[in-house]
Amino acid sequence: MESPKSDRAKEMEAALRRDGVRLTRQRAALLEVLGDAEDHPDANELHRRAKGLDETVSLATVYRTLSVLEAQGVIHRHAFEGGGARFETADSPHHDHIIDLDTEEVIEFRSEKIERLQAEIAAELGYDVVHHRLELYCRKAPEK
Amino acid sequence: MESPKSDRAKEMEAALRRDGVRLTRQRAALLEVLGDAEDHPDANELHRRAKGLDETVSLATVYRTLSVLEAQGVIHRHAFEGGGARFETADSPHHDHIIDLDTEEVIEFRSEKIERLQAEIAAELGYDVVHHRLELYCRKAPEK
DNA sequence: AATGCAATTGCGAATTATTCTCATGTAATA
DNA sequence: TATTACATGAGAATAATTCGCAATTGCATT
Repeated sequence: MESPKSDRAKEMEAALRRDGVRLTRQRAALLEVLGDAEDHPDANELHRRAKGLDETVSLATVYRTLSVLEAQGVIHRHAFEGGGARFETADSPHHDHIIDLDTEEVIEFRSEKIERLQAEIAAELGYDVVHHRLELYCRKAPEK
Repeated sequence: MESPKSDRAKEMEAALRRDGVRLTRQRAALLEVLGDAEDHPDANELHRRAKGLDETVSLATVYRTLSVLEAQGVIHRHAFEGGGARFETADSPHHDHIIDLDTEEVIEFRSEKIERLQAEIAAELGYDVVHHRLELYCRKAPEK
């Protein structure tokens, strides 16, 4: 029994087709892996997982494809502190991140208020926000 | 006529002395350069400037010293998008950054409200914020 | 001022994350 | 299924940073 292609992977494939991006065996494998990921893996980890679906994917292609996918807007690239870039699919609405300093785990959150304040602050200084980065490096609060 | 040692450099030297950190010729040069900097230079640029005061400073020592200074808390290290780390003295109160995407220029700002919201959000999820990173990547707003 | 030694330095080699080169392979179209 | 422009794998190249080591040097103590 084959693992069925995830819906997220299928949606990403469709998006790429719409833009005339070629769908290679290697790209399909990476899309599958990205679609299944519930975490925020780095290029190396994605390569490791992708090889499970297709022996032939090279790390160079993982990097190349990640750049393509990012340019197409189907994934987001994050550069958290320490180590390399980490990736996630772009299908969920915008959010920022909490990074657990002890576990490296990434938790997503969203604050309309903060978004609004950011735009206001930039506007006051004569700027438009193109994109932003808000990361809270945290530790579990002691039980009370 | 010698350029007089900047006050900020002197303060940083005092802080290091207090903690028993040795003040070498090379470190003094770097402190001087950091004290004079009005921008957010990277290691390479700091090395270039430091060589103007002391021919002998090597890039390796710049990196080593920056790590020492960061550990002592007298400078902050920032990893903005693209390129390497950039540094600034830690004497000004906490602030976040706007990065002008066209000029690479860095503008500092501060929002009590955003700080408060961040802490609230983390607390709701059971976390304490150790530190955070808020960067607005911006373009100059069109004149109205 | 001379001494002693652990901390610091410069140099170049090593590392890490990522990108590039180029000869070969292949997806999409006709 | 032939064409061809685009994608790929392997490994070299790059960029930022760190490391190993032998030589130097702050600085506390004579």
